[in-house]
Amino acid sequence: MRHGPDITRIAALIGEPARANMLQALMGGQALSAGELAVEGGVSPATTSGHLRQMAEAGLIVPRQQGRHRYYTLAGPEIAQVLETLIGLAEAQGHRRTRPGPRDAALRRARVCYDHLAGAVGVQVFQSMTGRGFLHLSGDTVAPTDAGVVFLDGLGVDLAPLRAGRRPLCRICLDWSERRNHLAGALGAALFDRMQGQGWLRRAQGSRVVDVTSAGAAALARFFPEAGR
Amino acid sequence: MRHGPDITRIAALIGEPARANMLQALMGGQALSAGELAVEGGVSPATTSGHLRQMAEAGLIVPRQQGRHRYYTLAGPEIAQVLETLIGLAEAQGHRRTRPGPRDAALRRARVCYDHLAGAVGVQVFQSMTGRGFLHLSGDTVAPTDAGVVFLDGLGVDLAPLRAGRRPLCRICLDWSERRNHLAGALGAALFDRMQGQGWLRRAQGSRVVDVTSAGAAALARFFPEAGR
DNA sequence: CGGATGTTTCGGGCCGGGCCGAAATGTCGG
DNA sequence: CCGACATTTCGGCCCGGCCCGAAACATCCG
Repeated sequence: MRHGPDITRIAALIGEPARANMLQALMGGQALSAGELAVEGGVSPATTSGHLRQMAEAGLIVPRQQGRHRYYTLAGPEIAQVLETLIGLAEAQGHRRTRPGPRDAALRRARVCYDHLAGAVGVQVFQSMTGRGFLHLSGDTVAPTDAGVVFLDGLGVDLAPLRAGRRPLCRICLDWSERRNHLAGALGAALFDRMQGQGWLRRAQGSRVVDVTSAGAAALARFFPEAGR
Repeated sequence: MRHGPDITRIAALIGEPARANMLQALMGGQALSAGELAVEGGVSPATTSGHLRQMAEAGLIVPRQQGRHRYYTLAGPEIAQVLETLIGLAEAQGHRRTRPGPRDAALRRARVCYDHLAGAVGVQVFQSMTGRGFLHLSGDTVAPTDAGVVFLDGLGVDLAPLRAGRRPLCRICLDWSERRNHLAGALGAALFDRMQGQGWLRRAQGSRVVDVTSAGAAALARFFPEAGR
């Protein structure tokens, strides 16, 4: 018997098709009801209930009662992070469920990673911001520079409430499809939120895919140009 | 049924006690024979053989025949990365196998992460190097600065052969016990190697623990002082 | 070549846990 | 208060897969 944290329980929970499907459905960041998750998992409500209880007990998901529905969300960004990492590895090993379809390409281009933007567009945003000196990386802290604060303000993102929260302002998250970093943390979420509010991005129904509107494409090219590397 | 990579297979492989133990044993970076892994997993050689075949087929481990032994290693740093991430989550959720023992503290201080240094000491090295301007982070690339090249040369680490290899020179790896970054990639491995060669660090037998010698403690304090943040 | 050691294959036992239907519980709306 | 809908609990089925011992290979050594 070895010491240290017990990874078996969590991995076993993820390593079961019905549960894995439910978790991946929750990667969209939205809360889903037990019934919806039953559909995602492809099993009966009765079976689903058992699965949800287990995952909640293990701290992977969190229930919120609302009327006669019970909604579940991922317990936090760390969980999404682990799932992303696993997806990345599975991707690298070539374990694919189906042949890559049209939806797959859309997913690589832009998708939701729990509550922030991932995919080629997410990486572009991060690259542009660091390249133009709006984000500064040092050690393992990432933070907006003074110029970055002005830039974000121009986009309509106010940092004050974000700094007040308990959640880290900036985090970096490794993108499985691009294998490069994108921005997570409170700022990542706020930025994504703002981009949706501006009508640049629109979430596709029932999937992690994010569509870039034509206005969004123009805005992205203007505000987040390729930084000359 | 959902699209995208199939994470179930990998997670299921990890989510089984015998296999998880074997994988964690391999996190030390050393190759272990089937027999040794049987002991680690706590199952018979016959059972072990089946497990090893499955994990090899899934691309988690790689066999190397050597005489009448068959040695296995993790298939690559990405695998170690996934395991580290899972360990980190399990740690955060408080899923611990045993009460933290003396060995646990040693593990947090310094340990092997596949082929490079992790734990408090690993984080210290990384922090010191970035803080003193020896490593530069920009976007998601990490690279030694000119001053860093000189510094590393002074330590006896020659970068030329490392750059020639196919493996990325620098990578950052999130440390589960410190929750901060440490240095991985070819340079991380070479640095760890050099530190062992200099007698600063010594690997404990049969575990991931790394002991810091008294000479090592002095050298670390001199070459990798806390960078004033 | 023959015996010792390491590893894999085969056959079969067994238990955990996923699955469902039916019934119980809970919640809302009229 | 009752019926519709969402979810959970209960009981029982059943299959996958973990496990081992024995035997078959494979490799090394004397």
